[in-house]
Amino acid sequence: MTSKIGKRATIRDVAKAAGVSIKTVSRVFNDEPNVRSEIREKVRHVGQKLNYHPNVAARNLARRRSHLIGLFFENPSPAYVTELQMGALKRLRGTGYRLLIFPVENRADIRGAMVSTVYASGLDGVIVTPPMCDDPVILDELLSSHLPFVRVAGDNSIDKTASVIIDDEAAAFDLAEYVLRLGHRRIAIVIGDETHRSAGLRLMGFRRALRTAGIEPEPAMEIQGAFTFQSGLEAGRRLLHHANRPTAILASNDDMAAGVLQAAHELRIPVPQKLSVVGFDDTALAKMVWPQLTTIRQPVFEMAERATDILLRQIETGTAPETAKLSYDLVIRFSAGEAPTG
Amino acid sequence: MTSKIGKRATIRDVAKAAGVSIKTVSRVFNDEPNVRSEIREKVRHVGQKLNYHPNVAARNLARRRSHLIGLFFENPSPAYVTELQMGALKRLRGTGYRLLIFPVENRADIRGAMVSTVYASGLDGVIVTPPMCDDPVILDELLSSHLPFVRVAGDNSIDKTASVIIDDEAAAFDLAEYVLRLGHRRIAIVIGDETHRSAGLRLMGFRRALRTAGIEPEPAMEIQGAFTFQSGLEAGRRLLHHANRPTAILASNDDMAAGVLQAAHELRIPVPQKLSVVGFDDTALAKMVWPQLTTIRQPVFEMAERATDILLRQIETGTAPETAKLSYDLVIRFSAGEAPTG
DNA sequence: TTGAAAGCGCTAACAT
DNA sequence: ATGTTAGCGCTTTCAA
Repeated sequence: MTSKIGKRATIRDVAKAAGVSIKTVSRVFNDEPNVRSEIREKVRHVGQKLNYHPNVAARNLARRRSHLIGLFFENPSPAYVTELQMGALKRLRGTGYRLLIFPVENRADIRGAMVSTVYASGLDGVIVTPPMCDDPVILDELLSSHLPFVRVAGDNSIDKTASVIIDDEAAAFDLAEYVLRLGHRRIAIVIGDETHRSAGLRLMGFRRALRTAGIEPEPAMEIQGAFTFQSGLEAGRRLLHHANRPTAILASNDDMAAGVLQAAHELRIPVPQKLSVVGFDDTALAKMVWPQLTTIRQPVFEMAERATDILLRQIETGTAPETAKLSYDLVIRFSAGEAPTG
Repeated sequence: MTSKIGKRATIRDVAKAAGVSIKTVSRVFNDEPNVRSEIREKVRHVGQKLNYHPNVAARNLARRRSHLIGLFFENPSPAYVTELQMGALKRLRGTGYRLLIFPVENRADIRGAMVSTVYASGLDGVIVTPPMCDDPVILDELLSSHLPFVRVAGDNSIDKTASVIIDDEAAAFDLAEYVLRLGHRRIAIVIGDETHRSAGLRLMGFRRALRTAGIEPEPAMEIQGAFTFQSGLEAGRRLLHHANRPTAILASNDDMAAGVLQAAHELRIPVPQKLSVVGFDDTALAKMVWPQLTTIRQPVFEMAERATDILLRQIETGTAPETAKLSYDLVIRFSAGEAPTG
């Protein structure tokens, strides 16, 4: 109310009004030392009165830092994406860094344009998720640009980059083993989008579990999906119309498991009495469908939080890229039961 | 590869290398007229060779614009939030503006801090969603700050602000009327979070429909929810354990409807044979539950897109705040059927 | 503990 | 069609 209409107060206005130099004002607003508390208070007070807010662009220019982090994702599941965002944001809280979101519709669009986008937005660093973070072209581009970046849930065989993962293969193995232990012998899998490295790893874990139990994986029991509900629904229909249909279906994520569940409902096949269905991720959706999904809890929120932590360290202190592997859990709910007899 | 390591090329480097003034380089990189195509090409080429990318902070400082839009929301439903984001982003594509997300956990935290947050992030404008956009304190703060802002899905009785809405009252009326026409007489409602204006409007529409049909609304048939799945589940349980339980339940959003559905499943009440359940919003979740929800389609994506459009116009040309009312649709799926006889 | 001066890298206004 | 000169509002030396 004190400042002129249409014109924000600058550091100079505050300096003049407080009778100090602009450097002192700068010190105060950046919590730097070497200012008498008396003056500090005075400056703060004048700043308040003038409704002074440091100009972000000017500060960014002088500091050579935008305090902007970009989150790049493709959108297979709203619940998953939300977890990612909230996890990243949690770590960012109180740091002065902000989160910019970049949903990518078509990977081809971003290939070769990733770094330009980062420059055009002035990002200090980026968080990249599958499938982009496993795309060799994109990875190369990122690597040679020397931009700080971190990968979430990507391929764990690439270790020269910062990344946070879980052991997808082992998790899928455990999940399949659980289903096997319930007595199922005829088990199908709905595979995730093949450009996601995790989809392949989960398939491998599934197969290994079957082989370990003395069952040879059967092509007809491996249906390609795309990590979407719709693809799960379609895969479920195909699988359940099969002459010799499976007694258990393992979906590579919860959205597809929900789709399979819907296919079962359509065909009036009771779950888990006649059919067991399990998911992967334990997103919010897992509890919203009926019956609630037995699934693998992938700590997406924590992974994003941790990834952001690693990224921030890279940006601020230029440390070498770190890697972290978080643990998963088997969450037993009500969508899987003992194999039907006969 | 041509530029020195660790130092980005500046406009001056390009100008020197291309043998022109920095202003010409600026013209080329901003697609301004008055540059011979010959020179234009030369500058572009040199820019590429030097791996030149205009410095965003410098540009922002000179232009007095950050090209940053903030989206403030509270997170009742992941699917809803994702729609909002995607809608806003669609309009932003190609404009050079970026989207910053601000999930608000606790409204009290943001009350009185909204404008500071905007300044601290250097936002050019903000998109605000319920319930924040209906909070008088927050609205006042925004209004007196003269920051460009637009409200999505807020209270339609406030018309001096830019906003995009649907007619929640009429939509709820139509939805209830549809259920009444199916022969239901004992109809309950799960009310949304009361701090959302839309929750109240939907309740009013529901009541009006009942009265129009000659039914007096009954307190026991109006249960308070919070727009979350869990609150819908709990409300459903209460309603269905009721001695004289309803034959139809109207939930104020899809997440709560999914919760009600789950309660029905728990109690082995067949939907829609013995119980009809309808939702509101038509988010992605509506199709993922069983049976798929009959619901009101609120065009969240389009609303966000439109709101962003209005906001951009305010920012760029300083036009007066506009208002838009979009239409809703009744989407008939499989969760509501004729009232059970007897 | 404080301040003056010199940038940060760009665009705007105004020549030419 | 092109260039020159001031800023934009901060932070960073470096001096006092």
